Amino acid sequence: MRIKELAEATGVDVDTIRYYEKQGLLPEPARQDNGYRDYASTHLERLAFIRHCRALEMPLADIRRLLGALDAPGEPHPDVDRLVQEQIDKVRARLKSMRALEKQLLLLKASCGRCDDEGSDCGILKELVAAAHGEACACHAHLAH
Amino acid sequence: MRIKELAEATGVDVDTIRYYEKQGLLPEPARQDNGYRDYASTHLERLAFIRHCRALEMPLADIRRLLGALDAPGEPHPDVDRLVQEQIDKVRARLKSMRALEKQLLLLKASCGRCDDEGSDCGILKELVAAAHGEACACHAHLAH
DNA sequence: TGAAAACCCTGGAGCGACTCCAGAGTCAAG
DNA sequence: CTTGACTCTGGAGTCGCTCCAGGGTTTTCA
Repeated sequence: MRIKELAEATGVDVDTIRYYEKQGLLPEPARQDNGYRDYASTHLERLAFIRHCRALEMPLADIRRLLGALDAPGEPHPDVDRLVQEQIDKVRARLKSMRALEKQLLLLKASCGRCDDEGSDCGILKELVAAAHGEACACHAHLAH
Repeated sequence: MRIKELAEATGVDVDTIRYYEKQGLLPEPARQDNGYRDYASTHLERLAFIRHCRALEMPLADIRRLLGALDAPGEPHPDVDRLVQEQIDKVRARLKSMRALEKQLLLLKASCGRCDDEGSDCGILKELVAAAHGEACACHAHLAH
């Protein structure tokens, strides 16, 4: 299987596949006589696994750990549960701040009375300026993380 | 006002202030005799504005546009409304995918029957492997953007 | 008075996870 | 036999910072 086939089979960009190899997430495949990478089905599975983890927004370092656990099936791997829980916590925190964000933006948009072509009194800009003046609004707080 | 005062007044890191200047978001301040930056209150306002926009997760390029609109108060600036709407759309899309994400992670966590120290049959890993096999699950889809 | 600490400057590197590019080689179709 | 699609490598660019080295300046304290 050449790299483009693997890319199409998994929906992963060719460059990204090479990048994962360089990062040690995907083992180096065999090479054909011409030097082209020659992937086996194990690579396909592993890449799909990586991609699934990425879809869960796990950082590559965490995925490396999970792959390590997979590669040592007999041994204990107490990290796995913790990694997933940490990921959940991260996502929850992010969700919270994004909900606040959406609210702010909607308020902002509502404040734009009439942004006509005169444009001389766009409420949004006024609002942003005013908000910037209020020294400790909720938005500012959430940025600090 | 020296850079550290400005940093403390706005809660923005000193390096970040210099970075904004380099990026053309914050105008170059006057210099004291010793070469130190000497900020006026206009800088404080502008920096607070930038920070507020960043809190709304607008990219710097968009903020540059908004600042441009602020700097040309008489002229029309039809971009402003659109920028805010686009930002709302971005946040909404992100919220949606993050909610799906949370659900996935919770399912994953629930699937971990007992990750004891034997570790030989961690449900999470099994689940991830299985999920990676199902070629087109919801998670995979949301990654593509 | 002198030394140490705290501040300031510039330019450049590093982060994460890609993405894109240049320049060169390989291969199949028309 | 040429065109186009594919592959290779190594390196640079992206975003929004953050940190560092190596220097100068100012403040503070003994």
